[in-house]
Amino acid sequence: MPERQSSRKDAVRNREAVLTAADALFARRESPEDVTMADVAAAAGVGKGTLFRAFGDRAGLLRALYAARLEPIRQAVETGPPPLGPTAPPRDRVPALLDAVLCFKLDNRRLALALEEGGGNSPYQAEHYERWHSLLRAVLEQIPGLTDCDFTAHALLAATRADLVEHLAGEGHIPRERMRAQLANFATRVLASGPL
Amino acid sequence: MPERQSSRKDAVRNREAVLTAADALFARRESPEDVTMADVAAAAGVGKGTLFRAFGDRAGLLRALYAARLEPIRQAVETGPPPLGPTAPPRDRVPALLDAVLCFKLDNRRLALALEEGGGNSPYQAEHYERWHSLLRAVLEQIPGLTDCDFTAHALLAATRADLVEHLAGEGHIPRERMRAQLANFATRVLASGPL
DNA sequence: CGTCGATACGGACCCAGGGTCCGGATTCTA
DNA sequence: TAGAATCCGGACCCTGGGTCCGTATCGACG
Repeated sequence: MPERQSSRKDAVRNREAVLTAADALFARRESPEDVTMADVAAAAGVGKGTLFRAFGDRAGLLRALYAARLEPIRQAVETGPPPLGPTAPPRDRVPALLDAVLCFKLDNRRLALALEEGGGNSPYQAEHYERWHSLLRAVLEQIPGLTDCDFTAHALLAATRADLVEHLAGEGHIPRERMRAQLANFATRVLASGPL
Repeated sequence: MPERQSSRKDAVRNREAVLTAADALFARRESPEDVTMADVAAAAGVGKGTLFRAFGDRAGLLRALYAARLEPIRQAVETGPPPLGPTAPPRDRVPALLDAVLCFKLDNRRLALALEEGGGNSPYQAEHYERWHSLLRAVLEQIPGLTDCDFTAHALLAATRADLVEHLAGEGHIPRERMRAQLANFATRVLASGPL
C-alpha cells in the first residue's frame, strides 16, 4: 500500500530527485550494498522519511529504478521488430531474448546485483522475473520437440543471473562480446537437439 | 586467520556444540535469515565471543556447516564408483554430477540458501563453487565437439542454484524426482548437440 | 599436586543501517 | 486566504553482526 503516487508538486519533484540521485549513486559506487538509504536521501537533498514514504522500502526503490531502466526493452520485446519482437520465429527469438537480458545486466550491473541478492527475498518472487520467465516459456513452447519448457526457461535465465554475469565480467575478465557469443551458443545448443 | 583449530578440550567441545546447534536451527527455522548468530550461540549454550572466535564470522560458520554436509559427496565424486566417480565416461558423469548437486541442495535447502545469498559476497567467490566448476569444466572438456566449456559449466551449475531450487520446490510444488529428471534432460540436451 | 603462562569463555558493548514518528512547513481547495 | 490534507525531514528506534576484556579454564611442568 505505500505505492500509490501523489499528485502534489513537491512530492513528484522529490520522487524524481530520488530516482536520479539513486541511479547516479548505484552507477558510481563499487558495490551496491555500500550505497545506503541515508546516502540516497542525502544525495537527493531529501529526508529519509520522504524517501521511505515514496518507495516503501529499499526493495521498492530498487524496483522502481529497475523498471525505469527496463522500459525500453520491454517495449522492444512486446511490440518491436524481430528478432526481439513477437513476430520473430521462436528459434531466433529465444537467443535474442536472452541476449537482451544479458546486455541489460551488463549495462546495469550494480543495479541488477542489488535487486537480485536483495538480502532475503529471492529474485524469483519478483514480478519482473515472472514476466521474463513466462514469456520465454511461451516462446519455447512454440518450438516443436522441446519438453519441460517451464524448467528450461528457468535454466536459461539462470545463465544470465546478475552475480554470474558480474563474476564473469569482473574476475573472469571476459569481454562483453565473447560472453554474448557464449550465451547464444549455449542457447542454440539447448534448442538444437532434435531426436538424439 | 581466525581459522586455525585449537587443541584445547573445551574449545573443540564448544565448536562441536555450535555446529550441531546451528545445524538443527537451520533445519528447523523457515528462513535462514531469521536464525541469528545470537540464536546459534544461545542454542549451543555458548557466548557470542566463543562463536565468533571459532568461526570468524557468519560466513565462516556457514562454510563449516556446508563443508561437513558436503564431505560424503566430495568423497563419492573424487574416489567413488561411476557414474559419479572419476572413472565414469564424461557423458554419463556430467548429468550425475549435476544430479548430485541438485540432490544436495534439495536436502539442505536452508543451508544452501543461507550460504548462496549470504548478503554481499556472491557464491562465485566461494571456494566450493570454484571446485565444482573446475571439475565440471574438466569433464566437459573431455567431450568432443563441445566448446566454451568454462561458460557451459557455469550455466549448467546456475540451473542448480539454491534459490531456484527452493522456488521450484516451494512455490512451484515440483516434486523431487520430476526436478531431477528435468535437470538431467536439460543437461543431456546441452551435451547432445553434434554438428547442428 | 600446586603453580603459572597461555588460551578460551561469555556477555556487555559498539556500530551501521533499515525503517518509523511527529511537529512543523507546504500545497491544494473553496 | 483560511483550513484541511498532505508532505517534509531528521531525530529516533531496533535488530543483528561483530568486538573487547576481565575472568575462568586448561595443561605443561616442577
